[in-house]
Amino acid sequence: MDADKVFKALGDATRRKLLDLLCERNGQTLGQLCENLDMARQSATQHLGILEEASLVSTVRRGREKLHFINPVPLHDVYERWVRKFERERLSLLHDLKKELEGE
Amino acid sequence: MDADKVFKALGDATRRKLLDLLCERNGQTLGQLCENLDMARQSATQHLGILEEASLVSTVRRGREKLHFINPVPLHDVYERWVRKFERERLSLLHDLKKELEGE
DNA sequence: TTGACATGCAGGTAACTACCTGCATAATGT
DNA sequence: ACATTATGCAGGTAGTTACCTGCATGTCAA
Repeated sequence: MDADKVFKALGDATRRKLLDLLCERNGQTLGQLCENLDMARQSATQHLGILEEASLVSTVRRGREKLHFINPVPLHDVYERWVRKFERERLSLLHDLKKELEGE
Repeated sequence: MDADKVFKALGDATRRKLLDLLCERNGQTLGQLCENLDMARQSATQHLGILEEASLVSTVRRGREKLHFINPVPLHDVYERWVRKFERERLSLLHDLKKELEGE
């Protein structure tokens, strides 16, 4: 997993919306996705390219159409590396803070 | 939770390193964090400001020092909104893909 | 009080990002 | 074949980002 690409891909509202749209109905074409976006088709293409680079979306060509599918694996990897790690520490954090405030 | 701020904050290797450093030892000062960063103090300040804006880091002043603490809550929120949602669909995705390839 | 230390603030620059327009290519259906 | 439809590719631009230098402020300890 390339954490940098994944987080940068997720750091844009349009791209998060694209993922939501694909979650509602997986396998949509570029044209279908554009109908919900309020921006030029070319801009959407760029966003989808970034999602694909981050492996968050996979594509399949069917004739002149390009179908887009969510790939949930990188999201799960993000969870393993960047959420669980800090949750494990969660309970100890308040304790640390208190200790510091008391002068350590 | 402001997903935009959180993802943008996480979309930078330096800031992710800062979170890791704080995970190893919570409550470090700006100076301590800088020792591990290989950039000017002012740049680190900027990164910590962005983490703080995203509520990923909280600070407490102690005299002339500023102590930095991780706040794991936004990470958990990210998980709830952006990981679990797509995991729920996980099993059905391959099925969708297959169906599309067969001509739907 | 004064020198040393920890941080804050202002501004400047090169690189990146998100958007656009215009044109090119490829597949479909009549 | 030809008009239509779906997507690809090449640039151009305004705004953002990540870094820097220089100077100001606030705190500690002798």
